[in-house]
Amino acid sequence: MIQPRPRTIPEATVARLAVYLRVLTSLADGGRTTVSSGELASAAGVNPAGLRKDLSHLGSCGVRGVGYDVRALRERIARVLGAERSRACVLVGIGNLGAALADYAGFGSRGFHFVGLFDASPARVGQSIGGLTVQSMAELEATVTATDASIGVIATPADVAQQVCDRLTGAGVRSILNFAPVTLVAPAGVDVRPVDLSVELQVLAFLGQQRAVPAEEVTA
Amino acid sequence: MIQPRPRTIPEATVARLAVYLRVLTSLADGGRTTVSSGELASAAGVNPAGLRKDLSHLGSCGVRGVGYDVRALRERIARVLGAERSRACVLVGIGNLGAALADYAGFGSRGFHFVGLFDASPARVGQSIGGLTVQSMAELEATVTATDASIGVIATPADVAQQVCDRLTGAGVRSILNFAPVTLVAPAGVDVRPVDLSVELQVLAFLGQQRAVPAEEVTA
DNA sequence: AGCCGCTTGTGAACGCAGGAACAAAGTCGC
DNA sequence: GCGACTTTGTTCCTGCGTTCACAAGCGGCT
Repeated sequence: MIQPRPRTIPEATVARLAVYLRVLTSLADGGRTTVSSGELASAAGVNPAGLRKDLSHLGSCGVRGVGYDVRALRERIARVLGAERSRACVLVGIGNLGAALADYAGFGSRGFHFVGLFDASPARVGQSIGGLTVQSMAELEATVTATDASIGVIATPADVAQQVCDRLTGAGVRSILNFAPVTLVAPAGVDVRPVDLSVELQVLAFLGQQRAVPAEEVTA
Repeated sequence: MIQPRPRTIPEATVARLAVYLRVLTSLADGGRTTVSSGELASAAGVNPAGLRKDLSHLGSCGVRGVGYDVRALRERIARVLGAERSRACVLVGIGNLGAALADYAGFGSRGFHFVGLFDASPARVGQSIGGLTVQSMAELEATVTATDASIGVIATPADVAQQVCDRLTGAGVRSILNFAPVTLVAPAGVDVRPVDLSVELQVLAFLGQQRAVPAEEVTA
């Protein structure tokens, strides 16, 4: 049996598809109706051949000699990514970063919305951010269950992140975005995606230093 | 001529080295003096063999039969990553996210410190965040030059991010961490590292959806 | 002093992602 | 109506990253 669209799309491709989706939305807002692979690749910062290969994972959608229909392609990528309907997320840890995430308008337009904000500090509980009221940690499980949230975002200090992760997974959350600078362990079947801002900076600094002294010795 | 330590360390390895550094610091604070590759790999969430290969890029530093000396390894990784002395960074865009970054204590302990905060809004200019005063955009180039900042962080709205990038690179910044949801174009020799929170969420959502319906058809 | 167990470091194989080149296909101009 | 050009979709190939597996080396015990 031939399955023309294998169920496995490489993770790197998925990340790029999300970028293409963003670029296509921008193009559609600008009134563009069609776009070529070269132009789209340039706007996304990737190789044109790679872009076509990425798009081939979701079936032929372009017209040879013309390019891709902006709206059709956008809708197709959105469907594959599951971004057509908004997903419910809960956010734990309303510090500076958590508050910024809760108030970030970009999520709503990209298929995500928060249904619960939680913090351990009584001073934070009751505050209103981005249209939601911060709840106490005691209400975490009940809210996750009631809203059927499938994604949890952890923006707590490092020392409580694992505990929060355990509670989230215990309540049924299957996907976790972790901003705390610790490596979380989660049960099988739960995806944890770490986002460590310090790591990003350190990689950046290393690349810059490597470029600056490509042949010099690291005095050991 | 043999070069025992080739100058090229894979980027994926560099990112993991930063994680090892974090774990080692935590272990050292806990009083541990030695650690095995298996234990360290478990704490970092990677494969033990891969960890040893990563460490082999910076020369043999372990003792067979015993493991690695926590402090020595930590210092060695810090030296290779260039984290022994703090690097000067400037941050542009003091919205919710920018303010959170400026106030994030984690950077200071990991070898980074901000020497300038900038925002276009007069309402923001003059505010004090994390010990620094927000400056107007007009002072950007002068501050970059005076402080010799090598890293720029962009946390502005998408529509001005490219313009900010141009000004930063024009002033001599060679490394840029971009939180704006656009693909930046920069001159050759400048590293741009995008961090798109929506993309992270979309990848996470896709993985979860793929796991939920591994064999079901995407109704096209 | 010698043996044993444990751990590192490295070599090889596997799988995957990225890039280039080419054939198919559709449109525009004549 | 037909030819030529443009652009997609695919195939091959090269290189990299990851994993497994084993030899080398060191400490501890008898």
